[in-house]
Amino acid sequence: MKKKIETPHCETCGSRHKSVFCGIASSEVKEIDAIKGCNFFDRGQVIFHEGNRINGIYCINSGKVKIFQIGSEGKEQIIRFAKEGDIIGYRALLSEEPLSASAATLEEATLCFIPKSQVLKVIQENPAFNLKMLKMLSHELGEAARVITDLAQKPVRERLAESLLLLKDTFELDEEKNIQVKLSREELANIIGTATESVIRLLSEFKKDKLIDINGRTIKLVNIQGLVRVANIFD
Amino acid sequence: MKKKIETPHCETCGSRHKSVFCGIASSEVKEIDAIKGCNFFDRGQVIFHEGNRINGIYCINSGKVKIFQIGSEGKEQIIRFAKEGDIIGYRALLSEEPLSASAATLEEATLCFIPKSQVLKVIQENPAFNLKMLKMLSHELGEAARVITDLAQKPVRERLAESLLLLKDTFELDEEKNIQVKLSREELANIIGTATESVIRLLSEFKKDKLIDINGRTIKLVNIQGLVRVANIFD
DNA sequence: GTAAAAACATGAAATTTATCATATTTTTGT
DNA sequence: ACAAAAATATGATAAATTTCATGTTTTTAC
Repeated sequence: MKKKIETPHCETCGSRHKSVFCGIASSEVKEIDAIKGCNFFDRGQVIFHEGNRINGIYCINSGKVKIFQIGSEGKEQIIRFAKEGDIIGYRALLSEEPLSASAATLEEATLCFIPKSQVLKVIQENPAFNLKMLKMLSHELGEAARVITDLAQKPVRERLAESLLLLKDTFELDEEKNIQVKLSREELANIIGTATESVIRLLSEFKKDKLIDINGRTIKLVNIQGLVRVANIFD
Repeated sequence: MKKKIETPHCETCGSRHKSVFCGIASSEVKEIDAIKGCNFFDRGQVIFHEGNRINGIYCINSGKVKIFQIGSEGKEQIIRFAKEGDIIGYRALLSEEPLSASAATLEEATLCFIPKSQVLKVIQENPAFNLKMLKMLSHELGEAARVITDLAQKPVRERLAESLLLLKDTFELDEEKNIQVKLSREELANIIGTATESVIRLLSEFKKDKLIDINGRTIKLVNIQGLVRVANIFD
């Protein structure tokens, strides 16, 4: 199902300007463009598998992606999301460890693959890009710490409200305040570490409380301030 | 209580050879040595405070440190530990964000402070050090992901067994198999996100099951394979 | 050295959350 | 379009974990 498509060019890639590559030199863009590969993925396809080695990074040209681990009981745990302009796979590449997580698409997606040699070349030759990578990794480490504290301390209800707000920040709302990503109840459960049934029940409550509106997998954030209060966020 | 002591010299610092600094040039060591500051901390002293800005990194010359956040109900969540040779504070420095966590000593400690300018200088001028930083951040991100999955999916009993094994890996065992760090029951609870009483009860069970032995805050790992089994680790 | 404070310990009750059972609805594959 | 599969929904029950109460031991401060 993974099929080659017309390779989009980095020079004209709209995603680039939102990405960690936005500041690199034109010559460097050309080099990446020449060496990269590009693939189309259907909804739900796995991009890479936890435990494997990776020899480059993926840059998301279009589409949305979940990064997840499988726990000891075989249950999926979603670690983070990525979208157009984001890169994935760099953690394992830079640490020279096997992939700590898998990645799969949440919808049709186009991803470019940039080989390790080229990534390291840009890191070594472009100090600004280098610092940007350090900054990105550091930022994510801070986000991971906050997730750890929330998982350890907040009850399921608060975690669900908070993750809806997080999804809003990551994927943004459309003009009708719908979160611009469609996740199953099970996937929502796999973000916050709870049972699918708990998510279903709590979403119904949130709806009854006029915090959200539900239409299949589309969630409309009706009362964001209310959700912030339920999420117990004060910062 | 924070008092200046005789500044240890980087050239002769035994910690350096275990640290991210182990490969840097002699001239760079001398430069750091000339510009760094050094402070002694008593047990339990806070080194830096979540939310503040930091203008350098601390390098642990001796002693053990916990890095923690305060959750929305005021409860401490321990994110990670650091010891002799480790650096702390680099996440906030590199991301140019406020500190995402606080740090406090678990015992008397000596820490050197290296100002931001000097850290960035070494990063920019020493590609090997640079890559080592990228590698360290990436590695930690992988560890954070594993913690997230465990907190989200494992029951308290498994998490406690696992964190004892993690403490073993971090601080090592003495010749009697005692974990080389002393933590209160509350601090153990703050690693795994549970109530202090639960830790107390489970430690007693582990002792009854001949997995560990307890002497005040000293925990002896009697049956490591058994703990691995209880922790439900298969990798 | 002693009083006060903090940490540790244990039982009972309450709460949260998961699991199981069972419908109903929606999606998917042919 | 239709059957099968998957996802959603809801109630009842069970299990895990927290909270509260209370007592004991250990540590700390003067």
